[in-house]
Amino acid sequence: MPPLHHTPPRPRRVTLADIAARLGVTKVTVSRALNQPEKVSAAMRERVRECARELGYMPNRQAGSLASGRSRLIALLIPSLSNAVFSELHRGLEAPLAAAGYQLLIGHTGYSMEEEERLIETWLSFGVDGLVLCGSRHSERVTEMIARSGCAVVECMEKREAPLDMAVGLDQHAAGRAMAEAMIESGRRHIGFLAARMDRRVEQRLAGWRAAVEAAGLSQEYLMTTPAPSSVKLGGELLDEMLTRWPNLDAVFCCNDDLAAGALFECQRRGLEVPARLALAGFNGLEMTRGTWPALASVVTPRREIGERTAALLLARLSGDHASTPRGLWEDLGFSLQRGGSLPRA
Amino acid sequence: MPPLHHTPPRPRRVTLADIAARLGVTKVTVSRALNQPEKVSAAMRERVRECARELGYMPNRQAGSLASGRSRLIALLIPSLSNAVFSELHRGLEAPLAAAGYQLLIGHTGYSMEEEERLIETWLSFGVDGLVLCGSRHSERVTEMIARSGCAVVECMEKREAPLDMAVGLDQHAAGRAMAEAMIESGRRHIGFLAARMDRRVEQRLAGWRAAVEAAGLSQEYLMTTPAPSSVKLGGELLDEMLTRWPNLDAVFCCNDDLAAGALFECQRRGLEVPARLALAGFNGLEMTRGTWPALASVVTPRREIGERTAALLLARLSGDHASTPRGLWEDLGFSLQRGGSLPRA
DNA sequence: GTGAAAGCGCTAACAA
DNA sequence: TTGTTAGCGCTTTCAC
Repeated sequence: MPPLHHTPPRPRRVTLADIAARLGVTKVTVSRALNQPEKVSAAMRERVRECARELGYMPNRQAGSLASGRSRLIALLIPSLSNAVFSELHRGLEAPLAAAGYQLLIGHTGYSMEEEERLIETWLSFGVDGLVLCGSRHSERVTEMIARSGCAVVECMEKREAPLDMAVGLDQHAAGRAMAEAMIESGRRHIGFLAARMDRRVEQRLAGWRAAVEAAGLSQEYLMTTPAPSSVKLGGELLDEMLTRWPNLDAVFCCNDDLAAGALFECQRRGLEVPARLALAGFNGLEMTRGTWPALASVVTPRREIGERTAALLLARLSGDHASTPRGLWEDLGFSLQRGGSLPRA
Repeated sequence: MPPLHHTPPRPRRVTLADIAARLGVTKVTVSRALNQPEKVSAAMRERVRECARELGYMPNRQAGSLASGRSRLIALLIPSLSNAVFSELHRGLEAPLAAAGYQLLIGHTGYSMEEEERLIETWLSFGVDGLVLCGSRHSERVTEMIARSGCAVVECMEKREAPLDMAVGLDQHAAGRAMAEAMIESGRRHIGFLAARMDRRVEQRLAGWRAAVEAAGLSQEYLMTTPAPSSVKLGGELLDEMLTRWPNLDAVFCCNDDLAAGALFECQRRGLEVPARLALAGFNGLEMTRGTWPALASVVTPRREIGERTAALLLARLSGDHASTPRGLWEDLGFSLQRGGSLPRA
C-alpha cells in the first residue's frame, strides 16, 4: 500500500478505548458489551451502549477481523451487472447470509478471467470467509490462491464434475437439449441456434441443441454465433442474417432471453408471424419473457434457489459442519421449460 | 464479532515475516520491496519478489489498512442489480478507479433506506476511502455517520441542491418536462404518465411531465402510479388499465424503459398502432430501446459519464485536491432525447 | 539502502 | 462479571 502524499488526516475516529476511558472500564468490557452482550451485566451493557451512541462510535472491522481471523464477509463474483440472471442469484444469497450475520460483497468480472483473478486476490487479501463464483472456468492462479487460503467456495450455475470446492447449479447441456427437443416435438424441422458471447454455459446449451437435432436426424447447420456481448438489438440483427441465409427456418433457439426478445422484434419488423411461421425460445426465463407478445418460450433456471442453496452450504461449512459440505460436492437443481406463446405444442 | 464455535483453523497464511525470515532481512524491507520498490536495491527487490512468489505470499490488507489508515477502497451503493442504469454507472467508475489503484466495491440496497444505512455502516467500518451513492434521500444516521467519518462522498444521478458532500447527475425534472414537451410538439393532446416504484427521481420526472402538460393547457389526469417494482409485464398491465380508463389517450410517457417496453407489447397485443394511434416513450435510453420495433423514444441519461466524472472527483479529493472538489459541489451532466420510432415529429 | 521500535483497533485466552 | 496480557500483520517514523 504505497503512501498517498498530500492527504490531509481524517478526523480521528472514536475507538473502544475512548468509550472505556470515559466509563472507567477496560476495552475488553466495552468490546464484550457490544459484541457478546450476554457476557456482561445488564447495567454495564446499557452504559456502554449509551456512551457508544453518544460518542458516535463506529467499530473498526479491519481491526476486528485482524484480531479474530474472521471477517464475516462473503464475496459474490458476477460476470455481468446488467444481466438479471445474476441479480436473482444475488437475491437468493443475500437474505440467509444477512440473517446469519454475514455481509455479502459483490464483485464484477465482466466475463474476464483476468478480472476474476484480480478480484479473488483482492477479496482473499481482505480475508473473506467465503467466495461464490459463477461458472467453472478459472485461471490456474485462482485455483492455487483458493487452495492456499482455505476459503469456502461455491461455484454456481453450471454442471461441474470436479469443483474447486463445492458447486450448485444445473445441467446446461440437458437444458439446451430439452428445449431443442420441445421444438422438434412441436413439429419444427429447421431449427436454428443463435448465440452471443460464448461462455462455457452457452457452449453447453449449444451442445445440447446439437445433440437433440442430431438425434432427430435434422440439420445442424442453422447455427450463428458471435463473440459480441449479447443484447436485444444484436438478437434482431443476428436473426435477420439467419433468415436471409436460411429462409426456411421454422424455429430459432436463442442462447438467452435478450437475444430472443430482439429476434421477436425482428420478426415483427418483417411481419413474420410468431409462432405460426417461426417458433422462438430463449434461455433463463427472465421476467421479461412473460411480458412480450407473444410471451417467449424459455428454459427457466432456478437462479434464486441456487443462491439460497449456496448460502446454506456456505453457512454450514463456516459453522464447522464439514460432514454435509464435503469438498467435491455437486448439487443439480434442475430446470423447467416455459412454452409461452412463441412455442406452442404441436 | 461473536465467536464462531467449532470452526477449524484455516491453514496459516504466509506473512511478511515468513519471507523476511527466509531471506534474513526484516519485515520492513520486505514490505518496501513489495510496495515501494524504489526504496530498495534492485537485487533485494528481486529476491523478495521471487521468494514471495515461491511461498505464495498474499498480503493481508486488513492489517495494511489498519496500520496505514487508508484502504484504497471505494464503495458504490446501487438500488438495483438488475437495472442496467446502474451497471453503466458502474462501468464509468470502474476503469479510472482501478487505474489509480482503487478497488471498487458494490453494495445493493434494493431501494431501501434501511439497507442503505446498514451498508454504509459496514463500508465505513471497513474504512472505505470513498462512497458513491445513488440519489439524495438518506436517513439521518447516514448523514451523521458520513460527516463523522470524513469519507469522500459523491451522490449520483439526480439534481441535488445541498449535497452531503459532492453530487453529479442531471436534472430529472427538466428531463421529464422535455420529453412531455416533445410529445406535445408532435401534436399529442392526451398525454399519460405511467410510473412504478416512485423514488425521488421518478417523482421529479412526473413533476416535469405535469409542468409541461399544465403549461400547454392539457389535462393532468392521465396518471397511473404504483409502488410495485417496475417490470416489462407491469408496463403492459398498467397500460391496459390506462387504456380501459382513458381510451382517448394518444401518448404515454413511462417513467422507465422497462415499463415502456411492456406498454409497447400491450399495444401489439391489442393491435393498437404505435406511433400512429399511441406514441410511447421511456426513460434512460437503455440499449433495449434501440432493439424494439418500433424503436422506443426515451430520455438518454449520461450514466457512464456520470460514473467517470464521479471517479475523477473522488480521485482528486483523495489525492488532496480540495480546491477543485469543494463540499457542496454539484455538476449537471445533462441529457438528450431519443425519438426512436415511437414518437415521430409532428 | 536497511533496521529497530512502536502502534493501528480490536479480540482471545486466561486469570481474578 | 471484569481485567490482564499478548498479539493479529502490517506500516510508520526515525535512526543508522
